[in-house]
Amino acid sequence: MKKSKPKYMQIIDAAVVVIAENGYHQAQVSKIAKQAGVADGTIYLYFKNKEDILISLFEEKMGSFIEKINTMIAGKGTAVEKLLKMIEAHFSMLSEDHHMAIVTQLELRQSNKDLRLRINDVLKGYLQVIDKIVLEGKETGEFSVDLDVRLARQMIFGTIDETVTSWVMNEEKYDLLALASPVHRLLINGCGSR
Amino acid sequence: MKKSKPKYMQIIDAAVVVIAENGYHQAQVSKIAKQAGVADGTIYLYFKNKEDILISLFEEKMGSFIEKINTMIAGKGTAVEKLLKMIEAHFSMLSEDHHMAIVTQLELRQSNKDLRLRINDVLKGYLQVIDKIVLEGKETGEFSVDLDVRLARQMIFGTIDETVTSWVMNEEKYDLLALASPVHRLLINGCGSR
Amino acid sequence: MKKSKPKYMQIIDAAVVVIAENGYHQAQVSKIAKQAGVADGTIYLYFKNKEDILISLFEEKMGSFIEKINTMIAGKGTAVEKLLKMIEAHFSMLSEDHHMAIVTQLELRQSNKDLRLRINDVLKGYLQVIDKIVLEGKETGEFSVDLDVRLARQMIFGTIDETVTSWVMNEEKYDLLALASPVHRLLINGCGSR
Amino acid sequence: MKKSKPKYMQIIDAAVVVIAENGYHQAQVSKIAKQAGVADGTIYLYFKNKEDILISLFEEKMGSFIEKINTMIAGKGTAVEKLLKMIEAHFSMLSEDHHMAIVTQLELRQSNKDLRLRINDVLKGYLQVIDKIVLEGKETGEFSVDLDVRLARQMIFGTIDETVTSWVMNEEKYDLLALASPVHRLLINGCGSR
DNA sequence: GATGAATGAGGTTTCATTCAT
DNA sequence: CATGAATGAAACCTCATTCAT
Repeated sequence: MKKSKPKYMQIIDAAVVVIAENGYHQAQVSKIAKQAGVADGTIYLYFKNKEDILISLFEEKMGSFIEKINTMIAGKGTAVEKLLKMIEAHFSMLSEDHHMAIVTQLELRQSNKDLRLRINDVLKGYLQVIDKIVLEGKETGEFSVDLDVRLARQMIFGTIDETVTSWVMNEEKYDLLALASPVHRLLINGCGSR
Repeated sequence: MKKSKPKYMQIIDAAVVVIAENGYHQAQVSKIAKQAGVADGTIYLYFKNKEDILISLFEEKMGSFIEKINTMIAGKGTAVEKLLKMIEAHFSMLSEDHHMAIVTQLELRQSNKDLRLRINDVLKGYLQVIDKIVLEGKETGEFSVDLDVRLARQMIFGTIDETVTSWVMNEEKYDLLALASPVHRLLINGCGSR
Repeated sequence: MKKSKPKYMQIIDAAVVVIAENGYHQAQVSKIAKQAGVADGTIYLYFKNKEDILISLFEEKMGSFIEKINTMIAGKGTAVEKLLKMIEAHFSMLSEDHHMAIVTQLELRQSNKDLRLRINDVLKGYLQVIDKIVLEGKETGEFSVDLDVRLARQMIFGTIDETVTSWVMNEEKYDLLALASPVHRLLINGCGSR
Repeated sequence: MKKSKPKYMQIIDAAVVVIAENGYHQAQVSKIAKQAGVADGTIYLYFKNKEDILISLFEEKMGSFIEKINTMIAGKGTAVEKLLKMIEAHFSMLSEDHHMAIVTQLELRQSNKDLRLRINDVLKGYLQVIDKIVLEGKETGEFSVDLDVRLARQMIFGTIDETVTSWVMNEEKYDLLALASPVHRLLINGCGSR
């Protein structure tokens, strides 16, 4: 399988660095190749075209992120606790990976509609994790029975995403991870019964 | 001033139509000129460059939107009521202007980092409206005194934005305006004291 | 109309020179532009793409050639005389235009299948001229009534084409025009009744 | 010698198939290697470069064709009869080998000037066969003493070639072999004394 | 002998912007 | 003011060939 080949991840990692440091529109294939330490043509032994690099990048990174979250919140704890874990994991991952933070919050959003549709497919996996937590919370009575799952999901994802984007746009000047707890409180209030 | 000249708005309106119908990356200056009924070169008598069209577009449209909101919520009612008015106004405006909905939620996000920083400057006016409501709510005791204004703003804007984006991506299949009330309830729960 | 614009023919003439002197595969658009004395981009104001230059080149040159032949053989003379006129015109034109001779006999044949199909469409006009002469000859009794028109056309065109190609490949060392009469004699023998 | 190695012919045969089915410009070395069941690099153990494959292809196939013709017309019969035999052999061979017909009449003509000059060297062997028949015909009085051998050869080869090309371009819809006799009649008329 | 992963040069086309009219 | 013809820089991808195994 492709992914076992070292150059596959080597190129993806190079793409993250190049996009983060040069911006989406200045991330030429030749720059990525140079950063990865391979010839331009080698890129095309592992990826169909430039767009394929970006989709794969997102799939690989987001895929492993979703897996990590799923493992982390498996079984243990209430829905409220799981939501906190998820937010902490989300903030923690992007705090620790400066390049990925820039790429996911700013650069990859400049891609064209086709690419963004593909990215949304990957994101669905994440949104399903949120849905699962919300549903569980409704069942256990932690969240209001009237809660609309789609709206709750949009609030949770929208708030988290907006928080991270603000943090990145403010040049990561403050501690993102410290916001996990207050953001969590805001969100469970929103989901709670009154 | 530029804005008094009829061609200025003519070009901006043309840009909205062209971007909405062709997508950001297919919105060439020549297409906008054609749609506006002017020569390519005429564009440059009213705008410094292509980016200037897009910034002006956002400034004009967003500016009038913020004005409208400000008028609408001036003086009357509690913070909770003002928040509802604001959400309704936001959803209503985009419901009524299909082209602008596509342009603001999908197409303009594909612009480069520089342009998006400029757009964020314009957005600040809107975020200040939100801040004002949140602060008022804290003073009147409608919202928790512990509420972090920045986080609350991010939740409110993030939720609204994510809700609209989902609606646009789902091809505006359902009634966005009907979501104003449940979204509002979610948000005031989040902001409320417990 | 395009063709009235001077740059249209300017670019086509440049293409003939560049292809003849550099070969089909070394005839880059930038070389043609330079030879024509225009910018690369200007080419695309007059032609859809590179292939369109080549098709247009063939259409313009061959079109005017067929017109000339048609005028030349209109009405006057027997089929046998018309055939001679045609051969002389064919040999004469290529004798006088060294570049076109190379382009039509050697270089343009390297084009891909699509382009050659388009070229064949243009050639059909020429083949129809041959057919008309053959038919007339059969009617007047100059040629055998048993003569298969398609085969006769293939013999006439094949012989002429092969003669010119040989001449070009031999670096135009001998007088092509002098061959018109003996080639003509060969062909009318072939077509004649015995 | 190279040619005794089984892989040599294996690669040549693969090249014929790949070129016929994909076209000259889509006949990549890697495709030929795959069709031949060898690795890309192996090609270069038997051929100097890609052009060498094509020249060898033509030499091998044309060489055996010329041999066959020579054997077939050796000694027996008049020049007129030999010419018929030759045309029949030519039409017959290409009728029976669909791939070679496409390759020789359409695809190989797209090669560059250098390659076609090399191909012409090979063709000379065939043209000499024609010359021999024409000379013999002149000596026996079957053909006119005034007949220019070069022109006669160009007529014979040009007519045969044009006939086959037309047949291939018309997707081999009709019986090529049936044309041998009428084409032969045309040609001996052309060569005959009047 | 055989392999096939890696190489890297090279060209068509788009489109924001200018400036002579 | 308005025009629109002309400009020219810039990048993705292919594929013949090599060479370490």
